[in-house]
Amino acid sequence: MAAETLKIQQVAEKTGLSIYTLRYYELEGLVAPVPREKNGHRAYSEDDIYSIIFVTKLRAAGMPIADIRRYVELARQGESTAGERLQILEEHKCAVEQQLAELTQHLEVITFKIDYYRNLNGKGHDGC
Amino acid sequence: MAAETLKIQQVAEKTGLSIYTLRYYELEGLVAPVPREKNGHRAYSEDDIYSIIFVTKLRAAGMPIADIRRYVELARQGESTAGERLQILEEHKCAVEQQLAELTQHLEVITFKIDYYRNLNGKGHDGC
DNA sequence: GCTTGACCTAGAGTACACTCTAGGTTGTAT
DNA sequence: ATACAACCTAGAGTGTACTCTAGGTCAAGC
Repeated sequence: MAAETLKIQQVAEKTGLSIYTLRYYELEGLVAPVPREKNGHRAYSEDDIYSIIFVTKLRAAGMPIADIRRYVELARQGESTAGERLQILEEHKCAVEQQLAELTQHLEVITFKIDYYRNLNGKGHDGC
Repeated sequence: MAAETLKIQQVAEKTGLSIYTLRYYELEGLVAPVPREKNGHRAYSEDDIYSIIFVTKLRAAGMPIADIRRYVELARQGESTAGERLQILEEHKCAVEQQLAELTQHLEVITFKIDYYRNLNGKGHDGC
């Protein structure tokens, strides 16, 4: 059971990213350079996929590409940068938590409006 | 105490939007056309500010400009559109709740990574 | 009367994150 | 041998949401 590798198409399916985006993320340094087969095709490892999925989490949480690149660069420099990486993640965690709090608050405003409309015409379904 | 109006500068301060963005939102129909003074300057009412703030909530919750415009157009058409507006808000509420759930999940992944780094070098501050 | 500052419109420019096209190579199936 | 499908690179194009510039009006202060 040697290291199995995946084609870009399969990685696209696994991660939900487009092939374009996968190449773009590599170009932008959000993903470490992916090893190539002899024919030049990308050969992704399971580890690569794991880190791509982590990148999608950071993106979904609103982290800009530049910040993720910084994080990935540090990761490639080895253990000595763990402290700085910790700091980036902690800062981002704060940002996400704040965003969460704001979203919750906005949700309340929206819910309030919904209740208003519902009282107007008596209908509505409640829940998603 | 007749209807007091506000200049665009004051509205910018109250809402946290730039003057450019306020004009842009009006141009794009996210805000009903603001009445002008004789000299052509915008004269915002308190109601205008209330609805601008509501728009900022929708934007912060990720609603695209096109959807907000649709909502505002309906609102201007009167009570008969309340049902459709309710539907827009409910759909968006679902989207926000889903986003909230995803963010919470991503936060867990990030927290997990943070714990990993913290165990590596023993430091970290915990909390924002 | 002239400068200054806040406002106006129309339209150009920017930032970000993709997304696609063009032109080319490689590996498998007929 | 040839068609085709999936891959490659480099670079152009797109969509969204602002953000700024240019050129002009208007009221208040010196």
